[in-house]
Amino acid sequence: MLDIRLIREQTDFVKSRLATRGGADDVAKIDEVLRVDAERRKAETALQQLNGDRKRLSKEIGGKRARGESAEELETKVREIGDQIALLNEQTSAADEQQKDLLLGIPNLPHPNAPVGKDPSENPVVRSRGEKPDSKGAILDHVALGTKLKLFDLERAAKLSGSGFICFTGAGAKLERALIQFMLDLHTNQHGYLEMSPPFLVRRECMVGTTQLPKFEEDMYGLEYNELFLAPTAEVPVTNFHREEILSASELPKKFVAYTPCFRREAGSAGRETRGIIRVHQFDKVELVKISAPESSYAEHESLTENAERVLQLLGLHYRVIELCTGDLGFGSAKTYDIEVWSPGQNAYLEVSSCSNFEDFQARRMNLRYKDTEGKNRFCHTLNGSGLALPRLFAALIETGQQEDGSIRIPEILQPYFGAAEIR
RNA sequence: GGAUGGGUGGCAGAGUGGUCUAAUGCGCACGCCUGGAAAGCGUGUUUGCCGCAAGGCAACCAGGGUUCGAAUCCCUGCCCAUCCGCCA
Repeated sequence: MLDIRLIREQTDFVKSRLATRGGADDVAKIDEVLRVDAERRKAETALQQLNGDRKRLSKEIGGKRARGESAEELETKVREIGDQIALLNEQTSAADEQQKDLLLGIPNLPHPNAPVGKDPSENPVVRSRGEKPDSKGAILDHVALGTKLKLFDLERAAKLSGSGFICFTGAGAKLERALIQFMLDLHTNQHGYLEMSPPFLVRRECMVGTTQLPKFEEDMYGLEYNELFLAPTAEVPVTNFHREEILSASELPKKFVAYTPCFRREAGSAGRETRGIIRVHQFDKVELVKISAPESSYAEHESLTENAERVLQLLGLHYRVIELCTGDLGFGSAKTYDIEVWSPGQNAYLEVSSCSNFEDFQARRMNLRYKDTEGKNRFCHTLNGSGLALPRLFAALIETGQQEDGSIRIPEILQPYFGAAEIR
């Protein structure tokens, strides 16, 4: 959520930053929200004026009554004021609600240095590590490999839950578990993150806090009767962990890592990148979350991204980091790096992590603040990134590790977790 | 699912119709004091709206009601806690 004062005081700046995202309607929403804001303040000021009048006159009535004098005239007057107050009250809260709804639908401002562009084709590559493995013999893609070695069963998973679900089996299930364990250990032991195991079902207000709602409701799984939602990422429960709190400056930055399943409808994306286990309705993910002071959030963003990259480096997988251009930036993000692992079977890079700095956009929605050194309450900055998402990592790992005899080599660092050097 | 008790500032917590301009304590910041520190003393310590400013006004979970007047009384909702039932 953007600060209404920023919109009021630097309207042109806000509009021009939003315009780089490419949505003309976002710019139009600024005019709309300013109109409602002016309306709201006008009604609010009048309301407060009348409230003050009523208070003063009511006290006078009290005094008169105490002295045994008649206060009838004043009482009539105050009653009239009361009627006006009721009317203005309605106007004020209607405008207030309307303003809030509008603000919730306006995306964050891209960082001033964000590359300007209209779609993913304009995302610059920031860096690249490792190399594409040379392909001796026929490369099988993860679906063929996984099916042959019985690492997962997509057909039977569909029997359970429909298309877009995976059921890992045998060595596949164990590899999934080994990867999770490996990543959690890396981030807690070497990168200093606190491990969390949060609820997977969250309240609506948490989903609003981390910007999944109200705009993207059709992509979420909700539970009809009690209004809980299946979290689409651990970002939701973990970032909201401190919602409506005031943290002390000395405890920042907070660094959390959580493994959770993630639930996504992926409405409208059928047919796009849906081969095998690349895009599914339920997948596992290890997520990194930081709550930071504004001054240091961009440094924290760099280190968070590096922490996620470390997973791929240790597993010996080729990857690149791209920065999202303004037109591809997510709704709440000011700056995002995507980490993409090389998939020999797809002959393409697969996104396994999206590392974003939301600045105070989420914090303002969830009223997450900290007390700075002058004792002033300020909004925190929030950040997150996958560290990493499992199915695509799994796919890249088995495709990269396949050997000429059809077996799969397990990276050395993972062997203690997996309990074997290869899958055959 | 049933029953009960709650929701007040950064925190704890008082306040059952006008004097609440929300007591008191704690924490935090700044100042005084001190050789330095602690203690002590003083000042400050939420947000929004109007105003150039000084300053003023509003907000005691939310919404409605009673009343000339509500933190306070009544109703509804949301949230929290405890007990009982069910249950891994």
